[in-house]
Amino acid sequence: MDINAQNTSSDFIRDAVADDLRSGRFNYIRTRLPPEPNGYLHIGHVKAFLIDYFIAAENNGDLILRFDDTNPAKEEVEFVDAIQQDAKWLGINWLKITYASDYFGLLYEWAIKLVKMGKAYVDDQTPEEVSKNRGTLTEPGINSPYRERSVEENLDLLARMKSGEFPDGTRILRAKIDMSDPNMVMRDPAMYRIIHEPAHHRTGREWCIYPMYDWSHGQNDSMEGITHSLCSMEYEIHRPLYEWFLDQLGEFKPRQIEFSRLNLSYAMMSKRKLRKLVESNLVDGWDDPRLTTLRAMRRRGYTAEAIVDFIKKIGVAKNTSWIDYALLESCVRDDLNKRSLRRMAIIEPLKMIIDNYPDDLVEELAAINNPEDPDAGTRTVNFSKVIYIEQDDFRETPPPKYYRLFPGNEVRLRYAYFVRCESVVKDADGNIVEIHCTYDPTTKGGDSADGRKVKSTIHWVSAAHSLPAEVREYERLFTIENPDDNEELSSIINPTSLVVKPSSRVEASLGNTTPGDKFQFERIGYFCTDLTSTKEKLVFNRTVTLKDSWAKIEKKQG
RNA sequence: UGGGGCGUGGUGCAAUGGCAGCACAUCAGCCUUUGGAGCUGAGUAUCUAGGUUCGAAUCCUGGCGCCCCAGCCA
Repeated sequence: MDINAQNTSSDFIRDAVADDLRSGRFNYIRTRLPPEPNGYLHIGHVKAFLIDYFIAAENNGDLILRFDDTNPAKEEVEFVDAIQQDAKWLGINWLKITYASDYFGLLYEWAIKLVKMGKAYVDDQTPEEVSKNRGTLTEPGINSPYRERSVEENLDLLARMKSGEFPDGTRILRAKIDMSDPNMVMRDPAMYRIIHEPAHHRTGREWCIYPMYDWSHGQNDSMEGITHSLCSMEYEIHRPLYEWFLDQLGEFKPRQIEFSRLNLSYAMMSKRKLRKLVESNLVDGWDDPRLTTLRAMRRRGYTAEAIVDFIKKIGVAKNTSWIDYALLESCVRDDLNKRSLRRMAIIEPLKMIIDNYPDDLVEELAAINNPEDPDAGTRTVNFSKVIYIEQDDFRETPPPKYYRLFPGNEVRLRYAYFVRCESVVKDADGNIVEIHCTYDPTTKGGDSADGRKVKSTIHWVSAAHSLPAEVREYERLFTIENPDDNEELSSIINPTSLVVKPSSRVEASLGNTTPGDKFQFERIGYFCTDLTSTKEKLVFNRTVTLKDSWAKIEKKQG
């Protein structure tokens, strides 16, 4: 796919980048995607990824995918692979893949340089002491008793930290800046900490010290010649430190620009909570279609194009903002409307017998595959005496403004005939078992010879020619708009977030579908073939419903 | 109560001293062999108080509100 469309409007980042090119601050553009391989990509990452990708692409620059693997305690190769897959699926291309760990050696040399300059020191305080002496938001911190160690001693200690001589937590290397800086980030931030276990997924046991984000990220950006290091607002207060390190070292200094992260209503973005959801089996794995991880959305039937369109539409700014989930759904509908084949499927079947239709006749009727796309052509569907319609398309006593089928009313069976409901058959408990209709043979194809109109067209499948299927109806996973704020996960799960319809019937053409295929089930919504679907057992996921104005009317009626 | 950031319809984003606009959502209508899609229209906004200016969402000053920061996480 091509997601390089140039019609993206301007914003403060694009303006800044353009200024930098114009002023000569940089004469090329290079950005980076800096995921930490400790989880699957979700919709929140996509915004950041796409901004980086577009800024590079729009300026004929390039993009480096750099895994931020500075903490072996949290990171796994599994995610390194998954992140690449997901990013590729989105349509993102990169110049190369690198790892923060590729630069451990050079970064260590830079640290030694700082130590020699008297700008960094080894601190023997316990983590508790470090924390206590950092001060508070309103009170300055106090200097570590180890702050004025000699360069020689610092060099010696740092080398021994690196070689694994000291246990975890006993010492750190800190930048020597200012313990009274009103910005807490600048109060002698940690650069290296000691971590012996587990082995790093790439460097094994070569290192016993690992760089902190602040010490690694900006230096890596510099080493890779990144021009613009785009990140979320919470890093704004880290920018002075980002620049301090590079100024001290006299190295190439990229420009860090911050923007606000994506907040999406009803979506869980916190990696920790996402993990908790999965591990407590509240959802069915990382690709449960109710999740907003990329693999889940893909399984649900969301297209990369729709997701990219969504990100373009939300814009880029510095405000804390909440995006309505309805916007995402609108983008999904918009894309799927243009591309998906129409099919007829009955989620909750109600048997209809057409009394005056010949018992053994089967007619082949032409049905349009996609009214939005004439090239998609037509298919044939079989029509016969016994068919299924949607239970919801029949009411024994119709509410106001209901103009589907009810006793005495005439409707059109899509692509087939006008039918009129004559009678209702119920079981001993009063449940409707089947309905009987008569059809008008002169309305074949759906148009009446006498010009009479029907108010409604409903879909159907032939009982004998349709296939059984399971349909999974998904709704939002949570009952509250901001699930990230709530710790009691089980209490905020929407009980109807997944409703399985085991007895659905779909038209015969759906018999040879394969996982990932996308369809519009006419009048219902967009569906895709689930990855567990087989010829023997068809399974469809509801991606999103069609806009349903009757549902609105009905809801208003109470 | 230190520092940093941000305040434009319900939501998000524009307008860079000159008619406050776009999208989603909402409501109404048209059209329709999907109560889909499409089309038309409507309502609702510049946090606040001053100031500068012919003219302020935009510049200045004060207030108010919201977000971020006290990991050896990123």
